[in-house]
Amino acid sequence: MSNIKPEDFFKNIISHSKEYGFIFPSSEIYDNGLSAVYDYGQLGAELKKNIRDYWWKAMVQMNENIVGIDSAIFMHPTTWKASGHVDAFNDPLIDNKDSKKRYRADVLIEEHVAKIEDKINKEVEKAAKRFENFDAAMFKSTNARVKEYQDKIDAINERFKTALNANNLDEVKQIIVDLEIVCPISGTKNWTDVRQFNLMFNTSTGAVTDETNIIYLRPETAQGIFVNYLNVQKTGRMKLPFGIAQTGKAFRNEIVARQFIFRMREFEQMEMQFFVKPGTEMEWYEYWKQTRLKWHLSLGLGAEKYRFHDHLKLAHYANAAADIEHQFPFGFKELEGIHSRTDFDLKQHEQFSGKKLQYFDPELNASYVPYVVETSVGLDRLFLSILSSALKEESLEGGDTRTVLSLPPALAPYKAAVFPLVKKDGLPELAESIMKDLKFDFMMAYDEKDTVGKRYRRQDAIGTPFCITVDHQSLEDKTVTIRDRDTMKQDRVAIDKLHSILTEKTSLQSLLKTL
RNA sequence: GCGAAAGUAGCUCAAUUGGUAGAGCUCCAGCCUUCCAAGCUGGAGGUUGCGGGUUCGAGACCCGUCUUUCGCUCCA
Repeated sequence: MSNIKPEDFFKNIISHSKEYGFIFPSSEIYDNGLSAVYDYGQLGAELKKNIRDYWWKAMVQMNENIVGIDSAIFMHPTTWKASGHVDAFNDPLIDNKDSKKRYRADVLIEEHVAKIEDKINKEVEKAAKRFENFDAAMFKSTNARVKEYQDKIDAINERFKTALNANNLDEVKQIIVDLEIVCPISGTKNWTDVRQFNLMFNTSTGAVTDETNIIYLRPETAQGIFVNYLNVQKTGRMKLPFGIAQTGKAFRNEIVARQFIFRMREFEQMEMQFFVKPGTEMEWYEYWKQTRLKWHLSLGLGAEKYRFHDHLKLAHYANAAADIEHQFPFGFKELEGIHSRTDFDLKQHEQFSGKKLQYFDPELNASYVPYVVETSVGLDRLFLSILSSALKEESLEGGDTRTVLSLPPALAPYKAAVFPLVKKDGLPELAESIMKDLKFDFMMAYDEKDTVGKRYRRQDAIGTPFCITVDHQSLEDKTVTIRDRDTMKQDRVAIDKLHSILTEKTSLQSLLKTL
């Protein structure tokens, strides 16, 4: 695989995903799909479910002080005012067709206003030199030229405010045209229409659509945890420090969604908000950085494929933030974020809801708003990181090649496949009975078509870690061969040992024990 | 969003200057087979992404549109 170029390798992953039923473009029969939306197929759904289960068990089952919830995608609209999402992502944008540069329309207009203000200041400076005992305020309110400038500014601001409040984007563009604002780079006035880019998708409740019942699709799952913080703390009798975990869909109206399932408009997050005593957040921040990295390393995809990236520029809610990055075929990219969110979110929700979201600390005999350390990982990105690391073209002795998906066995869609060596002499019947016993506890595949070598290759390509083959000896001594996907080596084992072998090698328990 | 390239069977790709849409692999039904793809026979699968246009005739040329990849841009 080393001689495959990264971009070709990436295309290889996309076609492999499609060919074997991991990922399909959404609504593909119409126009080749909906942009940047993908569906998980029969194998993809299994793999994704197993990844999610592993995360959930590592977080919730293995930590007595972490509990899981499942909050709704729809939330009260005020939630997003409190979180800052409504204000932060409502920018009117405009492009210059010649320079291809994009600007915020409001910034262009503000800059134009600032230029006029400069002119006023120059008039004031000039006048200040001419007169002693100069009164700037008096000058501004009486000088005809300055008053003209100021009237212009007021008119622009008033017109812009009206246009924005009416959400009249055509008028915003008309302002830019009327003011003859030019692009600083191309110097031309060749503008596109003004468009509103909002990060959040919205819809409305009830049959009648109006401003009052607009409702957003959540852009992150975290807020569902924050608004339930007190419910969980009280009903679960949780003591600090404790965590609330959740997995679920989130929606972001990305301007550009790209790179297969790496950046999608509809995606799944796995988040855990850890509530701690103020002042201890940096210890926990470090703890969760290391704990989460260990979790990723336990997948065995290679330690060199992971690294931390500490944020220098912090979001408004954070006092420390780092990403765990993974080396994708297109470079190191963010996989998981660990953020120290302070008490920003809970304080905001206190303020907007008017409800206290505090914790009574019996040791201090005092109440306070806890600090929060967040771990937030994209399930789809995790899926892509595992798939792209696992997919290999191997050269075998004799010049053969094989395609093998070296998934961590505990995450593989099928844990084992059962084959009769030949399709006669009672071998299929024995193979089917073995499979029927095992499928109560394991996802099993069965295949009797084509030569056994071909069947091994088919299972290699979808990541099945073990192939169990029934041969003529099996009829005599109740043993079968079990073949390892990665080494291609076979062992002969008793049929009644299969269950314990598969449990040991393919259960999530084996992974959890490494943490 | 801009620019470049691309879109033909499930996958990878062909199809002389515009002239009957093909191959390999895959898949399905059989045959043959005592352990690592590529043995035999037969079969399925396509309004060439979609919609217009030019032409006697378009997979190919023109326009629009959708989708993908790459580069910018964006991503509190």
